[in-house]
Amino acid sequence: MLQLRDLPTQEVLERFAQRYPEADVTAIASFLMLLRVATDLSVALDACLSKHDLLQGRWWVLILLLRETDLTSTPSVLAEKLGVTRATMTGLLDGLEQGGLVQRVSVPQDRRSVKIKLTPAGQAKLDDVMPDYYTRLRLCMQGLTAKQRQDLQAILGVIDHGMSAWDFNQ
Amino acid sequence: MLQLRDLPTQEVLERFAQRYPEADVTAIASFLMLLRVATDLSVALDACLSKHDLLQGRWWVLILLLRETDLTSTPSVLAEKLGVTRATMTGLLDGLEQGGLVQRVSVPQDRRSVKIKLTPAGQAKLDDVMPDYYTRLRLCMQGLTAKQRQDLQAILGVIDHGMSAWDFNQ
DNA sequence: TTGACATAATTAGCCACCTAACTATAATGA
DNA sequence: TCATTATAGTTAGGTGGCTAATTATGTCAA
Repeated sequence: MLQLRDLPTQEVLERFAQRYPEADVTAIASFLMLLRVATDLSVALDACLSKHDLLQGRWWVLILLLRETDLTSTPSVLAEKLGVTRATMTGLLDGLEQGGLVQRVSVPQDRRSVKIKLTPAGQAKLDDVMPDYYTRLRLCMQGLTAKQRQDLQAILGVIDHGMSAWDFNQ
Repeated sequence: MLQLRDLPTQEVLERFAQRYPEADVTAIASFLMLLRVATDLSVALDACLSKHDLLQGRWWVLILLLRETDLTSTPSVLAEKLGVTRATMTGLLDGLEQGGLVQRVSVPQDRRSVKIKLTPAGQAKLDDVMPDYYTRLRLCMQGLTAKQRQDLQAILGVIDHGMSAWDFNQ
């Protein structure tokens, strides 16, 4: 994954703002830092998961299944929740089924559909990974006060809401 | 790109915390929302750039070149700043050179090395894209007060600093 | 001087995602 | 009833990132 390692200096930002009057310097700086920290986190997550022989896409699928009380879902729903195409989900599930972490179960009521079930081995894999992941995440976030965590979520909510403006013209 | 569309409910988070005592619910919620908003932004950026026949990787390279006062850099430095391998940078530059947006110039002083120069066509492409991008970004962030922008950067700084703890054990 | 090592860029081949097209099944309505 | 349309999942082929190996060049110490 592409990982912005070099954020612009204040001077460079101002030079860009001079060339492009549409530029909002504090908006750009916030945006770039947000992207950078998020990709750093994602890369660190990849590294953590790879020690448990997992890739991020497959791991998210396992988590989505564990969220279900019956440990079961369908490829379409999983694809939607993960924001990937159904074709991609087929590949993710192929890998997980080959590793014995999930199981495809046919559905008599609708023979087009397939149930995906988290196996005991899949649960065991999560029980192996999650404590490691949660411990790292706790350490990583421990510098934030309760108020800062609330503020962060509120700010992200505003940005998320503002994104509807992004696609306003096409 | 994988895009988390389904954040866990408070109830699911608490169920996970019960299964995994290492879990810090507010840290997890903040982390997931951060990842989601960042990937949403990245996907929106992709959509914006594709209307100008650009891909994100190539676009960042053009921007890195525009940051330089002589519009020039080298593949190694660009790869480092973009957080990709030099092999990947070779591919990005191939695409940009084929489109006439950058130019490879040999360096007599060190015949291993190559200078990469932003061409007038490359500048014209940026002059086409950047106003569109900056306008969208401004709209997207306009809901944030000046204080919130400062807070966001401070909070991201704390997380970034906390990430050194992530890799503490291996 | 020259052998060992470091560095710059590229090439070759892998993997995870994508789009588009396909098969099979279900639902709908004239 | 049965043609049309919608839906679930998969397959086929493309793309951008990766690692590892390769080529070429520079550096440095014995």
